[in-house]
Amino acid sequence: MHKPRVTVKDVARKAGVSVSAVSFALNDTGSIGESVKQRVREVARELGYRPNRSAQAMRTGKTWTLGLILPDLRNPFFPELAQSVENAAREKGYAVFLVDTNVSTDIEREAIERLAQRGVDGILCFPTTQADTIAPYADELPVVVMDREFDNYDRIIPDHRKGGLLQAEHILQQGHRHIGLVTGPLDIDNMRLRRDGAVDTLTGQAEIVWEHENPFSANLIPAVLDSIKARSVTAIIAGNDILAIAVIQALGEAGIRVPQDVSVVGFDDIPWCTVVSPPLTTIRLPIDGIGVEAVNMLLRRIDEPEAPRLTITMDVELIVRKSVVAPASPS
Amino acid sequence: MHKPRVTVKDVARKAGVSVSAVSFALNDTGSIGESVKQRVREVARELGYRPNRSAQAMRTGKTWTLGLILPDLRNPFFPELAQSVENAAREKGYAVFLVDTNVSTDIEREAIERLAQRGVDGILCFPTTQADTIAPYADELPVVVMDREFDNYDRIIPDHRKGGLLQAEHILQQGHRHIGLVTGPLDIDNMRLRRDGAVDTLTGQAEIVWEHENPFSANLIPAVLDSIKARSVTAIIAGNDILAIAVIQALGEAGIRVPQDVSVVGFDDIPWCTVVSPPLTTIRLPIDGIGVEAVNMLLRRIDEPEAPRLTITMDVELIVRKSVVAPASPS
DNA sequence: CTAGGCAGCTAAAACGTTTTAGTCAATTGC
DNA sequence: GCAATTGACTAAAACGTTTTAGCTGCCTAG
Repeated sequence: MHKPRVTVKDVARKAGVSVSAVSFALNDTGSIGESVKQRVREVARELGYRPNRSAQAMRTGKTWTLGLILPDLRNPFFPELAQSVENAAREKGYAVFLVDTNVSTDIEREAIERLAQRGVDGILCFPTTQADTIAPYADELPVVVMDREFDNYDRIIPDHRKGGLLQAEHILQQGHRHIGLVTGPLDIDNMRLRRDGAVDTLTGQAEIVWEHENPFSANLIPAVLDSIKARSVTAIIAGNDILAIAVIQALGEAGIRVPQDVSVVGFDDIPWCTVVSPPLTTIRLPIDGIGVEAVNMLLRRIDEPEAPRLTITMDVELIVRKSVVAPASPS
Repeated sequence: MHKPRVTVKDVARKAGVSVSAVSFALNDTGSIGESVKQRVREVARELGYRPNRSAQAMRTGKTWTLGLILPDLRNPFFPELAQSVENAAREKGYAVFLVDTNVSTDIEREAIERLAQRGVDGILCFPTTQADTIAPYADELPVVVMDREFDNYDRIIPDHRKGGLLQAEHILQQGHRHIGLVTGPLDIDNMRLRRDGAVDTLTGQAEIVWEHENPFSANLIPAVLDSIKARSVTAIIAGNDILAIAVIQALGEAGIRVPQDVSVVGFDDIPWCTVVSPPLTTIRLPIDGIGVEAVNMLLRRIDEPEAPRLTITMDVELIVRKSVVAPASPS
């Protein structure tokens, strides 16, 4: 284990040229004769030479490295995002540091500091909360923020409001007029936008019989369970798929059938949607696209640090499955 | 954007000492007076000094960086693993490069080369197939292999055979005597071990009416669907949860009820198990533990490169949910 | 025939650290 | 009171690259 690594110097010696010649030959820079270039490359291959990226980084200031900060990989929304980011980045020659903050703003803050220390060329951040932990580094390194309306960054944001609208529209079209709402925490702006999009669309067209704000990824709060058992609505709009699935399960436990008795619509189109029963009608976010676009944006900013800030809005679409049907007796 | 970074030299100048003094003070090495040490630290903080890890890496040869190579984050098995690895590594001061190979052995091979080039201190690899892509680097950098019986590496492997045994045992205990098997690809050794564990336990106790080998993550092959429709078994043992869930869905489409008509047992205990209906009885792998232990093993090897190879076997356990019950008419 | 230019190479500096080898003064040992 | 030791610090080398400046010899233009 731990052979001594072969360096430019070794290649230079064996090829009988200077180290600069080796560098020129390998990087296609400087001015170098064809014959020498070929010989150097041959020798390098032969010796199994691998450039030392740390040294390159130190000299050039470029690490070919990105940081990806996510709140929680166990949230089924994120793995796909991580995958598309990593793949897109790798294709462009970048390696990505993954940080899973465990939904902790403190860890998020610390992670950014550590990534900065490591000299990443840029950071992709999906913030845990509304707290802007990146601010201290905003003018020091390129950052792309996902799904948050933070100023001073390039941002990429799904059209949550439209998603809420689509949820409501679909429910209305099916003929529902008594509707319940289970939203996520409304201090997160995406959750508020979804909710507002739905509520605005519903207003005047149907009655919102009840509305509850439920924490993320926890179980349903008692208020929601009570409302569900009251059977006062024919459709329930959920702030995301996890809530929607929890609602479906709660309905099942209360002996209420989905979709015959109550329809449910979710938001996000996480993979679980197709395995739950009934398969969940929901709003699809272009997660893959978000990842790819986020990487593109970041690389663009790395190349031209002074380019004007950009905000990309990603379109969302309604995915019709089996959890929404017309109400049994139009009410 | 892009302020000039503050270096040791800046700190040294402002503190009125040499660069070495700064290094000593910051790292608690060398011999340095208490007063100077404090002053240097004060100045460093004041100036917002951040050590350049690339430079440190070049000088010391240590990058405080690990590589994590996974086949596919969209496979619900892996996000949790990635999370536990990242968290454990971060706690010890390491950052982790994530690579998602998209189930491609070629990408896996290339990724390892690139990680080696970047000088990671070690690699955690969950190989895509049985191909040992790491071999060329085995004596160059510390590697821990997960879930594969490769020689020449530290390995951490769940007790697949015991898992298969537990599946079969549970099915037998419930009184099933006519059993179907849907295995994953048997050229992957974990799939073979699971299958063998189950088959060995079943032998002499029950009849294996049919057995099929189904590719990963694809839909069920026609042979499986046909066997399912033949209604010749009262219980089906699946090679993993994804197959089990596919089987449950196929049964549903064929009008066969789970678990009343046919019981199904899975393997892995992926998150989907609780959301599918009925909730899936399965074998739990200690994914978190695998991640943490893998990191521990790797760090140990980094510290003592010549330590003897280790193979850790992780215990598995039966998780009883609702997809397995006694057969209606004991057959 | 000479000045200038250019192609092809080399020497050496530079990047930001850590670490080795010293320097110097103060303290200790005798 | 003087040599030896120690403690606190500095200067400089080293890590492996890239890049700048410069050197050499050859070719071409005038």
